[in-house]
Amino acid sequence: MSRPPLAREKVLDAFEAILIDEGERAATMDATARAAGVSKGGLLYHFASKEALEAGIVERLDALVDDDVAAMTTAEEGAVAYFLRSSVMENDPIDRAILATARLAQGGSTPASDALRGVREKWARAIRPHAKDEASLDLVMLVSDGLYFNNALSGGSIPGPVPRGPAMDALIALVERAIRD
Amino acid sequence: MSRPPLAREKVLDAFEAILIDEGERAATMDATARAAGVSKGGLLYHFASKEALEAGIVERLDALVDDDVAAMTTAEEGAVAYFLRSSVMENDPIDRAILATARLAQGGSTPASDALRGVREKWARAIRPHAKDEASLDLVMLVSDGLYFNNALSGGSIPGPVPRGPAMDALIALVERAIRD
DNA sequence: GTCTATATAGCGATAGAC
DNA sequence: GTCTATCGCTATATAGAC
Repeated sequence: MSRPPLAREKVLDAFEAILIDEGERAATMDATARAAGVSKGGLLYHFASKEALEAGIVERLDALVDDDVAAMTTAEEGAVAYFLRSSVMENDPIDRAILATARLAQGGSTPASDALRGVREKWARAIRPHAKDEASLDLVMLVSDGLYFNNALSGGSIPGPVPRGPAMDALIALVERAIRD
Repeated sequence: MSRPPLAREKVLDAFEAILIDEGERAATMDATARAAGVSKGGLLYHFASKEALEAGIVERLDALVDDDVAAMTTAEEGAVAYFLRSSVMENDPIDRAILATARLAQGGSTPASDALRGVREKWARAIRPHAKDEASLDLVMLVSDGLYFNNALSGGSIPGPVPRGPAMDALIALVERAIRD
């Protein structure tokens, strides 16, 4: 686990990219192998089944989210602002892992759905101390979910109607006031 | 259009149900025909292709959403409260149509994605007069998106971590105060 | 560890009987 | 208007050479 083979990571990267850019349906083992520059047999040496391939994505997500929660709790602008700002996808590794996992979940993968629920729970635990009550926590979590949802729908290429720049700043200010006063 | 054949509606209901309960991947023409109690040939008489079947769902959604917007603007508790409350899926026809369309959109259907964008735009137009600025409008829309996103993930059967009852009332109060003051 | 070749199964769609 | 039968394609997965 401490020294993952390079080819394995390359395959996982390719699978993730296809999931994000072309959707779950296009993310076949054939297409993944081609994009990763290996044969189908080569891919199947590292991931014995499609299920194993999907588990690889989920595993990657779990690893990234722990770092993210740590960064969140120590962020200068505050956990809530950091959390909302990072909810709009900037193509960071963690954003890509979440988006890919969301695609798998929508495709019917139960492990992927469970993983996303787990991620959400970890975030909620980190945000809870900054909200004055449960409704405030719900508000922050739902705005974040909404941002991800719009990213997930807009398919990675077409920009969704997601607030950016000054609009994002205004939204964060609005939320922070609502959950404090 | 005024007198749709019964079998056609039955097929559409079955397709919608499978999309919601088992995901886009399971919603094959074979499975749909079986669930609707017709043969594949019989299904193909009403819907000549899978694309036509998907278009049927989108059409149904478009019809339902116009009624919903009308109900929203005349709701006693106000448009925002009505909108947020109806964003948590209660298995109403419109909720089912949205969820099914969302599954198709995630599966890569462009018409489905376009339809969802259109629905969101209609809602935003109805909410805009009740928000003091664009950030407030963003807030309401994103909370609604977040509610739908959680419904979409929890697969229609397992209840997601969505506020209900008193928690929902508190959330609505919080949002209404934030977008007014 | 990576390859080619192939088995197996399921999908969307067609043809034509009733 | 609904059926059965079947074609053509593509997906996952296996077998075995190198």
